[in-house]
Amino acid sequence: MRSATKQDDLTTRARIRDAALDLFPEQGFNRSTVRVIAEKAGVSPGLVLHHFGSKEGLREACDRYVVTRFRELKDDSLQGGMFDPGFMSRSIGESRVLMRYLAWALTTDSPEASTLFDEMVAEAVQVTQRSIELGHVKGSADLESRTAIQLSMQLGLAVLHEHVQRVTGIDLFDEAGLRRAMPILLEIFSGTFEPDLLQSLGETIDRTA
Amino acid sequence: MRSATKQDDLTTRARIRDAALDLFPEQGFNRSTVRVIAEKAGVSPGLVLHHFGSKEGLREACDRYVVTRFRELKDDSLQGGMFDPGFMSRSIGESRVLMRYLAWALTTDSPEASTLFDEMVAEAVQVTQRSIELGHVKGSADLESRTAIQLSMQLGLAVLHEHVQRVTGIDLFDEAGLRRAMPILLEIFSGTFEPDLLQSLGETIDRTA
DNA sequence: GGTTCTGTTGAACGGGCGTTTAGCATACTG
DNA sequence: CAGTATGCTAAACGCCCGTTCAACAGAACC
Repeated sequence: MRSATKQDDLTTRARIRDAALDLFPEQGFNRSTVRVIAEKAGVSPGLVLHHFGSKEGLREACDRYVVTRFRELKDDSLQGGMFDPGFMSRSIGESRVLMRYLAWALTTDSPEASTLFDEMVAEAVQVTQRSIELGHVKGSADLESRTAIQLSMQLGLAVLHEHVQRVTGIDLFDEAGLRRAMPILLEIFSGTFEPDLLQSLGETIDRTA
Repeated sequence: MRSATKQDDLTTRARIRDAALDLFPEQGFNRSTVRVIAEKAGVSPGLVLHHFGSKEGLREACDRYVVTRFRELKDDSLQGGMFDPGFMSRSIGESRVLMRYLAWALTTDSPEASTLFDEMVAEAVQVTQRSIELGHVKGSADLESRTAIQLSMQLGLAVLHEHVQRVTGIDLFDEAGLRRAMPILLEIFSGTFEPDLLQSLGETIDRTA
């Protein structure tokens, strides 16, 4: 088993994995048959199983690869980890396939993807904590939950990116689309409620709590 | 073909549909075999096909049913449609299955679910427009996109609810969990950035625009 | 009361899938 | 150069799935 990084990647094994990386999110797991994957990679069906043991093994290899790449991309973001402003665009720069696969994996029961999700939350909490201390971000009574939910919303956006694109025309997985989305996201996370509504909403919640 | 509403629902046909409504999001489409669905509904496999023509037909019937129920629930929300504060809790009250199914359907290529998504966006835009006029919500240069993205984030939260629950312990699909989430969502949509960071972020975006 | 219609079953069928296996080049190894 | 891994193919296997079909009980209809 080789290291799952981008260096040694002209091997047939890597070509098969890349084909699966494309097909699983696009067609789903079951419609991506071993035969179709093999054809896309330009090899025989038998070779897929020779390299990965089983179709499930191929899926696990894809999960591991994507998760590892994300961790590497994070380590390259010296400043803010996965919340470095450059992180997302660099991930997309390498390939939208990566982000697309992660979004898909989060909707299947992938242990690898779940672990990465947990790591992202933990890291986001740390970064947010630091930002609060620096006076950049507002504090919270339940910072862990708030951060987890905020991150889930952003990842949820990635999961539903096809719907977003259909309705708004914005493709969140390429740079141009991301540039269009950025000010909108900023607007949303800056708060869209007017202060007086905010107050009455707060009172409503206090009453029902 | 009967009306797909809750009235006439003790029929065998409805029991099969309900079984599928449970199984599709829980196990995925392919692992929910006709035999398993039939067993859960307490009927023979043949009857499933007798009633729905094919397994795909059953899926379409489920899609239609859920979408129709959502529209009915919306019509019952006289005040704010799908953004009436009571809408979500009433949907959950009827059955978490409905919301779970919709979240799942949005991640498959379901035309019905996509159409509902589009309707929800359109309605959200209208409601937001009204709220802006009333001075409750801030305006936007691109209201359609902002609303679509904001709605996608909330639905994305539903799609990723299992991850949210694992990390925060909050089950977004029951009332208690929703009560816990409410103030956090309010906090997020009120804005989590401190004003001075906001200004510098705005400048950064202006520069790169 | 005979006939047709409806809801239902259980067995059987055909196909497509993941997987196995045998074989074959090519490239290392001693 | 013999021997043996390695990367790979083609064909076949067997299972499980969606689907079909023949049959049947009971209700409905005339």
